[in-house]
This record gives sequence, structure tokens and C-alpha cells, in this order.
Amino acid sequence: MTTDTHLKQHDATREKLLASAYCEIRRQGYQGASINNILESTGLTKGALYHHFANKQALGLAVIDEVIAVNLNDWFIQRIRDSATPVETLLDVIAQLGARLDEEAILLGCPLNNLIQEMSPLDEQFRHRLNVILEDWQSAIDSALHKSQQQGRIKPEIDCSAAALFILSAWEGCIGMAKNRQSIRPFQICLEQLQGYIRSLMIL
Amino acid sequence: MTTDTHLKQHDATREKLLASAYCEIRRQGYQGASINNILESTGLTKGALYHHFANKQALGLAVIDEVIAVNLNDWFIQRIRDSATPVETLLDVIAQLGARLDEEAILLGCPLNNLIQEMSPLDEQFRHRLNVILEDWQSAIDSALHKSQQQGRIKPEIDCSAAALFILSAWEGCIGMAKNRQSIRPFQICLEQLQGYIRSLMIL
DNA sequence: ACGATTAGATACCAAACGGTATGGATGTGT
DNA sequence: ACACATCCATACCGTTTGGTATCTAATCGT
Repeated sequence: MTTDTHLKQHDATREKLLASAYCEIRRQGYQGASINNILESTGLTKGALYHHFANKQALGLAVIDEVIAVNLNDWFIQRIRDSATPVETLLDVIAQLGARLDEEAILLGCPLNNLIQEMSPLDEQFRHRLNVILEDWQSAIDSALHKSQQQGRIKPEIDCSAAALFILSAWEGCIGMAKNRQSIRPFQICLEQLQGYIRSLMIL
Repeated sequence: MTTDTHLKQHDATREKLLASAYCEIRRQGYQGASINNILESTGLTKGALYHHFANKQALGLAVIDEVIAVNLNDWFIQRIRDSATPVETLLDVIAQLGARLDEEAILLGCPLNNLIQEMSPLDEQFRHRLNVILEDWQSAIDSALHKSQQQGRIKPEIDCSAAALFILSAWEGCIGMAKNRQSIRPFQICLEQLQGYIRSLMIL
């Protein structure tokens, strides 16, 4: 076996563990996530897990850094940053969110927000890494609003940083409330209101 | 001992258990809440607990019904329903929220939202009871907006039910985001934006 | 080709978990 | 006053938890 395939194999089991842990944490929360469940669904054993991760906390932090942050970056942050018409792209992304999420995804909620609510008061390392992601996200929205403001698409008196924070909060709030209503309809209504708020920042 | 004092004693230990369970759940989440911790902080034992509650789930549900729902009702719903100028009262309550919560309260988040995020996908009984509270809350905001709309304080084209859902979501979202920032300042900024949204529904 | 390192399986562990069975007080109804 | 129910403490139980020690292959560096 060459070095490359070996490294690939190494990474493969690590990725399997990460993916499985991500799933389990998403369903049960971090505290409720069972190491044995994670291993069972991968077919691996504790030997493999504790070879790649020092303990449960390290596994959880790796899920945050290597799964959640990456997903958010691909799905949201990059698209907003790269857009020539950022506010419109922001509205687009929100619309896609309402249209594409199925009921199960809504029931499980936002992986980032789930961990924030559960772990922020309990573990400073969790809190800090989640905070970094959150600030990155807010900064992306802030920049998008600012850019659009310079394009004359957003009212000059708007405080873009404050608006970005509110959009982020309301976004997570919408997903969070939807988690408790089994239907997808209130979620879409809520997102429409959020879009309405964003449009109220814009010049007609 | 008379019947009255006996009943009071009975209720007293039950209330002690509820209060302690509320505290523990607020700090650790429901799954993370330890029965032994709850008992230790009351000085009671398992005999007492399992005399008053069938199991941990029943204790958790009682905390929802008898502590969280009651608190929310006293602090928010009644004040909104009783107000002659509901939108103004709503804005007041939000302002008080931003001014009165200390850092610890923010770090621990909203007890209702905490349980929603943790338990909605895991336990149908939890989900249902939390949903009842949520709908009650939304309905209170809805009625408040509607009443103010009839008073000519809110624009006639506003969909009060949708706006109420969004206000609720954004509210919880603000508290949820604040949970991750140790400072109280972003929380206040976020609430100011929420107030701005509500004012945008009003007639100047 | 051979010693050293890495990957991962197996078996085990102490601690914490929620929950139960029993028994002794204390109070209640008649 | 006596039978009965209520309230709660003590001791215990089986299960699950995250974590460790050990051992065997496989692979790497030289």
C-alpha cells in the first residue's frame, strides 16, 4: 500500500467517525450523544475512536471545526461574500432555505444553534469555537449589507453591523421555533417576515 | 398537625423539588440534569422525589407546566393581555428585558427555548407541552397587535399573526445568540433592532 | 529486510445514571 | 384508640456512561 492510499485510509476512518458523530450529536445533542452509538453505526470500535480523538470533547470540537463550520462556509458564507449583489443573494439563500429543508431537517434544527444553546454555558472551549463561527457568519452578513449600501441598494442610515446581528438572531430564531411546530408552514411564514425586514432596509 | 399545615408541608417539599429541578435543568439541560444533584441541593432523598413524581420525565413535565409556563404567564402574557395600549406595552417589556437581565441570566438563556431546542425532537410529550406554551405566547402577541391595529396604531395591511410569530422567533433568537456572547451589549443591540422592526409595523 | 511506529480490535473498569423495594415515622378517618 | 394511608429516608439494583490497557496486524523509515 502506498503512502497516499494509507493516508486516505487513515482519513477515511477519521471522516467516518466525524460523520457519524455529527449525525448522533445532531439527533441527541452533545451530552446525549452516545460513543457506543457512534461506533455501532460505523462498525468501528473504541480502539479506532480513541486513536483519532483524545476524548469525547475533542470529538465534539472536531465536529464543530471540520463539519459544521465547513458546511456553513460552503452553503452560506462563500456565496454571500462572492456575490456582486449581496443583499439579493442573501434574500435568495433565505428563500432556498424555506423551500429546500424537509420536515426532518427542520425538526432537527440548526446544528450550530443546537450546540450553542446546549454547550455555551457548560464548556468554554465549545463556546469559544462556536463564537468564532458565529462572528464569521455575522461579519459576512455585515459585509454584504455594507457592500449593498455602497451600491445604493440599502438605506444610508442603516447600521449594517446591528442589522446583521439581528438577521442572524432572527434566522436562528425562526429555525428554532420551527423545531417545535411539526409543520413546515409556520417556518416559511417566519422566513417571509425576515425577508420583509431585510427589504425594509433596502431602497425601493 | 391540621390538614392545612400538612397539605402545606406536602406542597412545600414538592415545590422544593420543582424549584431545584428547574435550576438544575436550566443549567444542565434536561438530559444533563442529574437526579442526585437535584436531591443534594434540596437535602431530600429519592424517597421524596419518587413519591411526588413517577419518574424523571414527569418531573421535567411538571417543571414546564408549573414553573416555566407560570413564570412566562406572570411576566409577559398577562401584562400584554391586560394592557390598554398593547404595542407600547410590548415595546416596554422588551426594553425591560434588555435592561434587567444580568450576564448570568443571559448565559443560561430562556428556559422555554432551551427545552424546545433540546427536547422537541426527542420526546413528543415535551414537544406538545412546550408547543402549547408557545402558541399561547404567540396568540398573546397576535391579540396585542390586532388590538393596536384596531386602535389605529398599527398599519392596516400588517398580518398580525405572521408578525407575532416573527417577533417571538426573533425574541428567542436574540436571547439564543446572546447566550454565546458573554457580553450583554450585543444582546441589547439585537433587542433594539427587534424594537425597530415592531415600530416599522406602527403608524408614525 | 528489519526495527519502529501507527491503526484499530477486544476486553475490561470505575463512576454515574435512573429507578425500586423496604421500612419507619407521621398524620388521618372512624 | 386503632386501622390505614401518606410522606419520605435508606439501601440497593441493573444499565449505560466515557475511558483505558493490552495486543495484533499492517505499514513506514532506513
